[in-house]
Amino acid sequence: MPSPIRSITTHDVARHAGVSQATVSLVLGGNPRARVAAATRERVLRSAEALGYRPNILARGLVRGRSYALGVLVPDLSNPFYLDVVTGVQRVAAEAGYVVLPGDTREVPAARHLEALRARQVDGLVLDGVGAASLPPDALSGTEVVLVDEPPERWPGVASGALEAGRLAAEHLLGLGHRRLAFIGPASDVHGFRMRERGFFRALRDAGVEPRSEWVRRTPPTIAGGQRAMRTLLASHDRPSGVFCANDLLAAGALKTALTAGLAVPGELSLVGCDDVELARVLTPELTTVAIPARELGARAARLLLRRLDDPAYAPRSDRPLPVKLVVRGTTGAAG
Amino acid sequence: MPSPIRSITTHDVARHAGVSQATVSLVLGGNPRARVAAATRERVLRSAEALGYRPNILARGLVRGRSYALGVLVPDLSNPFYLDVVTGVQRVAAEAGYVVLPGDTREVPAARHLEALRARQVDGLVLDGVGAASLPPDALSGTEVVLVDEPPERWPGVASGALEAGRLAAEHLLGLGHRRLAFIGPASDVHGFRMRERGFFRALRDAGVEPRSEWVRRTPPTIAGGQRAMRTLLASHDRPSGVFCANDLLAAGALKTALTAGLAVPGELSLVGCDDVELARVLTPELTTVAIPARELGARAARLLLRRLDDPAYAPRSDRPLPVKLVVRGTTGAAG
DNA sequence: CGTATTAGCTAATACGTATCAGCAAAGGAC
DNA sequence: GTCCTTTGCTGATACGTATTAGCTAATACG
Repeated sequence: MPSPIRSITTHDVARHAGVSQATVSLVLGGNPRARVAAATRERVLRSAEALGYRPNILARGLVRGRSYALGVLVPDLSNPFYLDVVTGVQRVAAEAGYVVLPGDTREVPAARHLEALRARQVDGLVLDGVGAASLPPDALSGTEVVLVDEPPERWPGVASGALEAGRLAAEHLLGLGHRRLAFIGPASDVHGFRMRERGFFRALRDAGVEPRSEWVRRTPPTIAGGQRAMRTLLASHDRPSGVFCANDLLAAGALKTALTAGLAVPGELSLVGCDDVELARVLTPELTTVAIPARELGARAARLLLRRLDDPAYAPRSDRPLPVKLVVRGTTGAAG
Repeated sequence: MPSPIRSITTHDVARHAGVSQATVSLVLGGNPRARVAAATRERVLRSAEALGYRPNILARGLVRGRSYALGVLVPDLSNPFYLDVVTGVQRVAAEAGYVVLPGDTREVPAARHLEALRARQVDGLVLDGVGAASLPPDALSGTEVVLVDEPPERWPGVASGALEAGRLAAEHLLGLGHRRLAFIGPASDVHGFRMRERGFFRALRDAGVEPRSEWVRRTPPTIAGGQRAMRTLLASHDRPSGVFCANDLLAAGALKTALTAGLAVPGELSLVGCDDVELARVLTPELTTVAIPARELGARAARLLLRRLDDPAYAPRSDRPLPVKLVVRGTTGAAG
C-alpha cells in the first residue's frame, strides 16, 4: 500500500463508506451520543480503519475554538523537580488528548513565553514558580490558568505542603540537637519558596531558637548558588551546625562546597534539602531532604485545568496541600 | 479597555482599517514581497497594533498545510543530556516560529508517541537515541525526519563525535598507565552508544590492550544501572583499575557504588564518564568526562530539519561530527 | 488619443472539521 | 386514514487564514 501523499480526511472516509461527510464527523468526531444507526456507524468505522484515517486536530480545533494544547511555564526545566511537575501535567494532558508546550524562564522572560503561547491559542496554562502576581495584568486574560504553589487569589491553584516542608526540616535538625541553624534560599519572591522558609523559621521560633540574620543566605536556587552561599557561610568566624536549603540543587551545591572545604558531613555540618530529586540519592553522603510529590502536583494541576476548561465556573473545593515527607539520609547527624 | 471575548481576526482589522480581509492578510501574512501601497500597509499595521491582533496559527496552519510544530523524541528527558538536546532544538525552532513537542520513551513506546504527533500534524521530527531503524516502517512516512547520532542511511542526521569520545576516554586512561580497563554501557542497540563503545575498544586494541569480556557490563544507561554494574565489577575477584562509562549517569552511579564500598577514587579506581552534564561537577570528586555539545547538537538538528521543510530535496553536505572534548577532573589518576 | 501594462486592491474559494437546520422515512396513537 | 413524533441522515455553513483570479484606475508608450 503506497503511503498517502495527502492525509485522509473525513471526505475520503465518507466517499468510501457511501455516506456524507457530516455523518462521518458525527461518528468519528466528538459527540458519542450522536444519533447514528448502528449499521452506518459500523460501516464508517470500518472505512476509517481501512483508509487509516486520523483526525486533523488543527481543523477540529479551529471549529471548536480549541487548540488542545496547554502551556506549562516553570523557572528552570533543568531542575528535575520542575521537570517532574511538567511530566505530571503531560501525562494527564495526554490522556485527555491535549499536548503540552513546556517553557522555562531562564533565558526567555515569562511575558514573552506567554505571548507565544497565546499566539498558539493554548487553551490553558499551568504556572509554577514564575511569580504570576508580577506579570503584566492582561498577559493571562482570555486563558484558563492554574497556579502551582502560589496563593490562589486571582486564579485557582494546587499546592504542596511547603509550610510543612520547612517545619519538618527544622524539627528534624532540632531533634538532632542543632540550635545553630542557617537557611539558604532564593531572594526572588516565589511563594512556594517563601512558604518553605516561613515554615522553617516558624518552627525554630516555636522551639525558642532565634534565627541569626547573617545565617540567612539569599542566592539563586541552583547548584552554583548553593556553592556560593555555603562559601560565605563557611567564611564567617562563627559557623552554623545545621543548614536547611530551600531545594535540593542548593543543597547539592552546599554539600559540594562543604566537602571540598574539608568539612565532615554530617560530623561537623548537617544539611537538609527539599524536593527529593534523584540527585539526592547520588550524592555521597546521600542527602537528607523533604520529599515533594512533584509529579502528582503537576498531575493535579492538569486535572484541575482540564476540569475548568469544560466548566469555567468550576471552583475547586479548596484542596488540602499534597502531603510532604521527611526523608532522612546521610547528611544529617547529631549535633556535636 | 475590556479584554476581548473573542480574539481579534483579520476581519476585525480589515473593518477597522477600511480595507478587505485579503489585504490585511497580504500585509500581515507570510509574503513580505506582496504588492501593497505603503500608505495602506501602514494603515493596516496601525489598526492591527491598535486592536492587538495576533494571528491564529492554527488557521494559518490549516490553509498552509503546516502545523508549525516539531516533535522531538528522546529516550529519557530526565537525563540532562537529552534535555539539553531538546533545549537546543527548541531555541532554533522558536526563532522560526515553530513550537516543539517533546516526548520520551521511558513509559510510552516511541510508536505511540509518533502516532500522537502525527495526529497533531507535526511538520517534522527529531529523533535521538530511539532506534529509528527498528520502528514500524510507515511510522515516519509523510513527515520530515532528522536523526541525531544515528547512521544517516534512510534519513538525514547530525552527529557528535561519538567514536572520538570513546577514543579520548581510552587514551586518557591509557596515558595514566591503566591497562586493566572496563566498560559500562547499555545493551540496547542505540547507535551513538555503540560508537562510543567502539571508539573505546578500538583505541585499546591500537595500544595493544586486549579487553576482557567480563569487564564489559551491559545495563540500562541510568544512575541505577551504573550502580548495579559497578557492584558486579567490584564483586569479581579481579578488579579493573579504570572504567569508561557510556554516559555520565552511569558514571555517577558507578562512582556512588565505588565510594560506598570504601574504594578510593581515583586512588584505587579511575572513572571516566561521557556527556559532561552539570551533575559531573557536583559529584565529589568531580567527574572526568568527555564533553558532548548537546545543545548545539539539538540546534543543528533543528536547523537541518527546518531547512528540509522548506526544501525537501536539500541534501546536507555530509557534516563533520560536532567536536567533543576530554574534560579531566577528579575521578581519574595515575594507575597504582 | 488609443492601447498595453502595471499597481493596488477585493471577491471568492479552500484548508478539514463540527454543527445546525431541515428533510424523508418510519413509526405510533387514535 | 390523519396527524404527530422520532430516527437517521445530509446540505450548508462556519472557524480564521492564505491565495488566486480578476477588476479598476493609473501610468507608459507609440
